Amino acid sequence: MKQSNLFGRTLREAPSDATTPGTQLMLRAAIARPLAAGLYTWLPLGFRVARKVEQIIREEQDRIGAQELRIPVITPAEYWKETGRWDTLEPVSFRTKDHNGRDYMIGYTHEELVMHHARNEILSYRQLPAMVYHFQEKGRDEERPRAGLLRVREFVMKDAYSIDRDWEGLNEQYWAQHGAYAKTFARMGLDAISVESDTGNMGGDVAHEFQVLTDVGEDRLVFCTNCDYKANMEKATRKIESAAAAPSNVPAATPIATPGITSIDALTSSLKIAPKDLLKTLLMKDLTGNVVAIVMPGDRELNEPKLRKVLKTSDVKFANDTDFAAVGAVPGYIGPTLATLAEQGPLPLGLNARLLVDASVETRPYVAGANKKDTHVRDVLPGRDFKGETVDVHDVREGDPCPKCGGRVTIKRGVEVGNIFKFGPYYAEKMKATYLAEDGTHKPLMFGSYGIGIGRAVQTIIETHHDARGIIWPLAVAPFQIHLLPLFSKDESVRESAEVLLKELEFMGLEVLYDDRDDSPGVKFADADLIGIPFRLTVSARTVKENAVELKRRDEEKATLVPRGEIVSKMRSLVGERRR
RNA sequence: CGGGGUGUAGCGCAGCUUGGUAGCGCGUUGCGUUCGGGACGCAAAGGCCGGCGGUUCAAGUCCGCCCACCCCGACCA
Repeated sequence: MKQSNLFGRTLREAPSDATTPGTQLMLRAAIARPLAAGLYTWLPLGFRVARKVEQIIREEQDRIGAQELRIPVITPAEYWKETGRWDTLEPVSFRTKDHNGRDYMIGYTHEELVMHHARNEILSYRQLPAMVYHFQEKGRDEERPRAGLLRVREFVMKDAYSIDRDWEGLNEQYWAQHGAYAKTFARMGLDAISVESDTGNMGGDVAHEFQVLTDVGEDRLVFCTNCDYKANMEKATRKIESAAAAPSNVPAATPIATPGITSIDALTSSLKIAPKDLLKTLLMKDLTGNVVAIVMPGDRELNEPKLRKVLKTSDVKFANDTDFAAVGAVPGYIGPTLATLAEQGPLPLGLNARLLVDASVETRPYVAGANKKDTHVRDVLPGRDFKGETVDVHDVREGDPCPKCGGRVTIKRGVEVGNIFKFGPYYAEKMKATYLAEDGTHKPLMFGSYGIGIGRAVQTIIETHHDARGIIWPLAVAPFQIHLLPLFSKDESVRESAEVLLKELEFMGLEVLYDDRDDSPGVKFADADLIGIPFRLTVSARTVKENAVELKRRDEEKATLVPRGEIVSKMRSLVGERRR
């Protein structure tokens, strides 16, 4: 491939809105170009990388017996309506109608469609297990695309679906995919680790995400510094010391005047106590508008995914003024319902809402809101003065004890490059997808789903494989294997020599980008470093004179001279025996 | 969807406070000289100053509305 013909030019400076190092390099190296917010065109260089990433995934999927098929991008509404996702995906999906007015969605994902085909193709247990996958565009009207290809509104995903008879079969396929994912990411140079993740509200108890640690990651991950515990923040828990017996000498709860003091900060400074000695009470509501009160220590943060799971809802929001009024809450002075004080008269009845008490609330006296303007209450003893359902809805934080071994946990950022998920019978039950079992009964198909985002993988490779000069592609996914740079001079022998070498390398099936541009050496070297092809070969008057070729690996500083007679076989062995 | 920011030549930016001829660097085109780490000279092309409306003799600059893009938070591969 002649570089002068390459569609897409390198940029000396990155556009100012490219913020992450990888995004800047992705744009500068002509991997992809933005078309609109969250919509990117692969340029030829990037598309070659994407195809190699796909091929690695394909090989590893095939290896565990998954079969490739292809489901359309445009999907009819009827299947989504069967599971109710026609409505729940409304805010985040692209939709259209045909000329007859029928509704369609650009596939947000493809579970419903796979399940539809499965119920038609699979009638008997004899046809199970089955596993299929495809590479297909997903359309997601993300509210906030970011960081180049990391989060976009249209992207190719490899999504695989396993279908089996029972949990045991599902489990086997799940772990087969887990193994395939580990190999897949390793092959493309991604150091991905599997962490437990939230299963959302679609049933199933196990899900893993494959995460690559990098500061540009959107997810926060909790690791134990002592054992192998690792989990997404959305799922992570911490060890909580078993509740100590309630201290017996706690005075009765007493209202105190706190005029105008409505925040944790204000309370800590005016009462001279620490945030951890305060109780904060949050009012949240679920999708259907039910309001719940959550009591947690003043120094802890609410974890919304955990709360959603407790409430079995797909969305939670902070309550608004109307909600406050409806449950009898006073903004700034909200607290758990203190039954005794309410009965005795000094305080109003309290909240008319379901009360959840976070597990991090200890059995010791706290200061809490009184549900009365300008008033708090001291010596509030959980269990004695109020009761609620104990739930774990707080964020784990740096230094908390590990739930597994009690060691300290640490928090890092990561990019989710893949996830695997056991749905179980969830979709089959919604879509009446059953098979005839050996015992003559109809049973639901057990379902698992497994996704990898291609563009995100490519962007993550760049984010984790670069230096100040440019990208450093792992050989397996590099757009080309060899970058051949002739340093032209008056002496035509350089051009002749380079072009003969090019032919020989290409004849061996090696992928070569040939920089035939009439530019100065500095420009060529700088572009070569930017584009990041693993092996750079330089042919110049100097090397021709010595009957040699200069070889430099992108990931090493030093270059070596290789005799002309050996260079082709040397490159062949460096790149590997793989032929097209 | 909440909060913040930015729109001026292909890219990076200045000009806006204080209204009066649209600029700089890089890149691009032509010619010449160079040729091992983003070369040099000469000449040139390239802008509806995001859009619409307003104020004004006069708007890139002031005012209003809209649009687009980016960043931070909540959701996803």
